[in-house]
Amino acid sequence: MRSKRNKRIIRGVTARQVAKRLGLSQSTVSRAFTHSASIHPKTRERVVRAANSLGYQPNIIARSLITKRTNIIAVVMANLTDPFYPLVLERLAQRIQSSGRQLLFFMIPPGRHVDEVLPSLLQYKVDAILITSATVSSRMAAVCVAEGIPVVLFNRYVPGLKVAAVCCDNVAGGRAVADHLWNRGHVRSAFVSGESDVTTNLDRAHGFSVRLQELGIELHANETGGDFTYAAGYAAAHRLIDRHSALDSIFFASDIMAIGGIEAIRAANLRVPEDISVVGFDDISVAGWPSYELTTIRQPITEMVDRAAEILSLDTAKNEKPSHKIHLLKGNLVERKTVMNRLRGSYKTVPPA
Amino acid sequence: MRSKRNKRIIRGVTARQVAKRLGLSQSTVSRAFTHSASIHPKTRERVVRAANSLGYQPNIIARSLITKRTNIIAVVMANLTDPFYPLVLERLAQRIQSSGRQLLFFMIPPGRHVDEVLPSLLQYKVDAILITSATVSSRMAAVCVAEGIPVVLFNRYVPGLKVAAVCCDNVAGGRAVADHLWNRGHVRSAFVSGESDVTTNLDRAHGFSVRLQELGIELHANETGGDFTYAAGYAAAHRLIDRHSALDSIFFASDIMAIGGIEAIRAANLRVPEDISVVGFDDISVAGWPSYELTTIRQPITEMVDRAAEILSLDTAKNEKPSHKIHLLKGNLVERKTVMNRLRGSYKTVPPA
DNA sequence: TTGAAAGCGCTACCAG
DNA sequence: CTGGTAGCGCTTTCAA
Repeated sequence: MRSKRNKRIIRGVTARQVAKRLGLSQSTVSRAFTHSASIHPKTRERVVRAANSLGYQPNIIARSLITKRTNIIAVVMANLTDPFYPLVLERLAQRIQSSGRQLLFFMIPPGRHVDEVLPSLLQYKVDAILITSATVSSRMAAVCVAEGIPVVLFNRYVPGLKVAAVCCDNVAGGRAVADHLWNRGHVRSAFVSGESDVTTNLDRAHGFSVRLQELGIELHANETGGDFTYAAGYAAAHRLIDRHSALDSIFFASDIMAIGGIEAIRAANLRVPEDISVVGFDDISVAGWPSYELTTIRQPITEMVDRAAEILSLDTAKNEKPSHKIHLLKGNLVERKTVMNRLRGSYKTVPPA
Repeated sequence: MRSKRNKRIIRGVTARQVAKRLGLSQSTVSRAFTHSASIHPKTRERVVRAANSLGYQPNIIARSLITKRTNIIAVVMANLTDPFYPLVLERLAQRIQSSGRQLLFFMIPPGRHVDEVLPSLLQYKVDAILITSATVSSRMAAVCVAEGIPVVLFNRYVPGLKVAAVCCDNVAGGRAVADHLWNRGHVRSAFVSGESDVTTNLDRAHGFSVRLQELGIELHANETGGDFTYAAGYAAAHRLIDRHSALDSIFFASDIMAIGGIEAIRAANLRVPEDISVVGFDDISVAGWPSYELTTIRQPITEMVDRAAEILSLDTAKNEKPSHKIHLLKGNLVERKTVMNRLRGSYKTVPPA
């Protein structure tokens, strides 16, 4: 009625309408909604009151066309099946929202690459992109740099690529597991890998086996899981048990794999930890359940999210380019009940690194 | 250099630049990216080629300012801790993305209400709002209707409120559990509720107890969990065991509660299902793990998501107002190993409803 | 089929 | 502190 264009009846109240009603200019109405704008407090109050009664709210879309900031942070994830990622998403969402931004969520369907979805993100002119559980190609990273969009990799990094990343110190984590197992007299340890070519996996494996060597023992077996899933952990443990009867411990690349592994071990009529000790990585909540009581390395999710927020200057308004640094945060070993003490007496003391 | 305004160096290539380079008008460039526009195929190809080489992509923000459609669907969730919701989010994201839209994700912090975050969504002029695991007030629903934004409640409905909803048929689910337990000779069943005042919980409880009565037995105990969490399930089961020694079965309002319950039962040195049978609701993946083998009602997530997509006309371009209907989809009982047959012979035959 | 021009709702600059 | 004006990058008439 009021507008001849009614393809879709949006009763979008505009700043001009509010202005007209108040006998003010549209600019003034705009100023009432900009914190830093100079406007008489009384005027602002009048405007806000009128806005409320009319149901007016500034159109952020129109605003960002000018300010070049959408206040939208894109979060790309590849996997929500692993309970670790819902934890991350939850914290991330809290962090992003409390800084007054919005979270545009993106799932990479299985088998597809981040690069395929990046163009859509670019179209939305998001202020920043945070990528978890997936990597990005150097070509795409370059595009983002060119467009001036900060990119942060979460829980992964790409060696040689100039993209900021925040990760748990997976090498240190792997080493800590080696120490813990050695302390308790384990001498035939296996590692079960997740996705074999991502740093998350590589670093854990590397820290573990190198530290083992430093302690004078070799990695007994290295089994490929294929991905970070319950099923992969189960299958890998099953194979391991079949082939290596002397095994005394298994370090899984992630908790959910370890849980699968524990089930496989029990299905083979072996006990955890009496027959085989198990260690995971992440510290998802399942790890604490009585049926598992999994000893694991806790990833400092909150700190990791905070660091990512820092890199993206989520709190400061300014949008400086983030350094292309790899930020490593320390994890902690959480000792529960899946590692046996195989020594007669007390624990061995770990030699210094 | 090219522009005097350089607060933030965005090398945003615009349609005008592409046009200039090709000696075409900006309108023509625009048409090349509009499927329905009348443009010579050859021209379109030239434009697309030039766009690619310049790295041009239409600015969706600017577009939606005119079209009044952002292609953004807001998804509001209150809880990612319950493994059920990551499942939902995953499917939802797939569905939304494959229809060419984006998913704006919103977490309601514990203790806060959906209404508080709705204004921010409204500002972003999202095309639709999907709310899971939370309800919406009638005032806010009215605002959305006024703004012409379709709202769909997922896994909950608000009786009397004119908002579309898609849910599992929880009443039927509760009844099915009653039948299943009765079939196998259970006569002293308890129900453990989640959040007590949401339809998800109410309907399951109602279907369960009413059907029990129809079958000639009373609900033996009704324990309040407080929320749909592992801890709540654990605590409730613990209290139940303490007070009702004769109990032969417990129906938990959700799987994650049931898992907590099983742990509590075992901690009390009782066996599942020999001493107490357990049934859950949802069929999250944990339910299938050997340590639990939980008998439960599977929620048809994919169908539910599909239905929600249908309501929001995600596939058809048109944006007709969704009916304010409550869509109920049937769940299925998945029989695993947490329900004992307490009869001497074969199962009883359920009398008709 | 194409170009020119209007304008989506807003911010940002310039006067006053 | 306020109003006028320009213009963000695009879609969409209207003519040609």
